Amino acid sequence: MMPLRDVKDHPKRKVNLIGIVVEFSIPRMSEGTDYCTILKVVDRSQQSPELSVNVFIDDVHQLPHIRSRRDIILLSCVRIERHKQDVYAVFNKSFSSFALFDGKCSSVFSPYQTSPAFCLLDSDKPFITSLRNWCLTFQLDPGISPYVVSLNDIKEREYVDLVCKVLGVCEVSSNEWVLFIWDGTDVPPLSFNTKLEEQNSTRLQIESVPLPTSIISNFPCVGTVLRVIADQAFGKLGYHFHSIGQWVRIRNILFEVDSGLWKGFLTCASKVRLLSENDNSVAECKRNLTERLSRSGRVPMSSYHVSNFITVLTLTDYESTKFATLMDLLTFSKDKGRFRCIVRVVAICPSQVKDFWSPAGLSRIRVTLEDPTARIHALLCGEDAVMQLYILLMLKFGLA
DNA sequence: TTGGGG
Repeated sequence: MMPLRDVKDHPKRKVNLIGIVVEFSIPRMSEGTDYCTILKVVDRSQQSPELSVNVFIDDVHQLPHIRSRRDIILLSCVRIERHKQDVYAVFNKSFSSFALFDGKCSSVFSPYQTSPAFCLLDSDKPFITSLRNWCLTFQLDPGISPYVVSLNDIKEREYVDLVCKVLGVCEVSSNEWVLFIWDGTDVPPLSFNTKLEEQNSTRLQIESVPLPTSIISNFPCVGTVLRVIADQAFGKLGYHFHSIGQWVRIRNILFEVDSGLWKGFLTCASKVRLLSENDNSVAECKRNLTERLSRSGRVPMSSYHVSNFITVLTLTDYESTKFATLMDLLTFSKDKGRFRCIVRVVAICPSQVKDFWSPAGLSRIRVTLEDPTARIHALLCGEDAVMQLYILLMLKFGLA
């Protein structure tokens, strides 16, 4: 077994390695015939630079899938290569093999995943024990980096890192999967098109089909749940992405705006670092959310300084009711409920006043409401509809 | 073969 610090002295050689996996790229199709994931590995002999291990296998499910932070990978017969100034290892399916082990201290040496040709030797076991013991004292890289931003600070066409919780994954159209991520903050409100004739194109969500209740019911009610698109190069992401429910630092996410909604994209440079619940950056996210709730309640971060909103909303009959978010509405378990929300009006249908009344004299107006957690349609019906709409227009155009 | 990144 070769210590990682010696790898640089053995270019073109095939070697056996063992180390802690501290980062992995999300498996995706390569430009060749295989799926690829790139692991970053450290051991007692070398933590910086982390050794890259480029793994190529034609079945995405057979690529190594890291379950927990500090898990151990044993690599047999990987070839050492050099690219520019970097030395790295290449896993070739025709002659390499791997096994993944739980990194927690134990006397269990059965791997939780292996490549087909892997064979564990008795002589491997002391190396596994040694790494498990070393992990007890080694401080793994925390979630801090110069590129980390919170969802509250994202900008269009910018690559950044996010410390966030992965809430779920779902196929939203053929060959397109979405990760749902959350850090407890709100994405910045976007300016939207106020041309009346174009308002009806306003969408409620990125995805073209309603999400399963099983996904939505896991969404927190405060803070934006951001959609991150994985295109078809990532395959059937839901079947091979195993970090659901975990806090992670995702590196190199790209942000764009579509239909007035934020969405992220996984790129070929996107990578995942699993974080502990006690990681400093994770603890900071949780602390910020607790402080936010105790200071301002369930109010959009962007409205903290917009007193006009509050003035208008006190015209409602439910002044004593605490503010809720639109996600509170969407995840409400009963059939009926009264809520008091701070929202933006992003569209009105019909867009022409002459169309507000049906031939029978009934008014039926649909508005699209938005807060950082969701968009919904709200129907204004009956005799009060025009007055309700007047209040909403005051909100929309700042007439209050 | 593929990949490699601030």
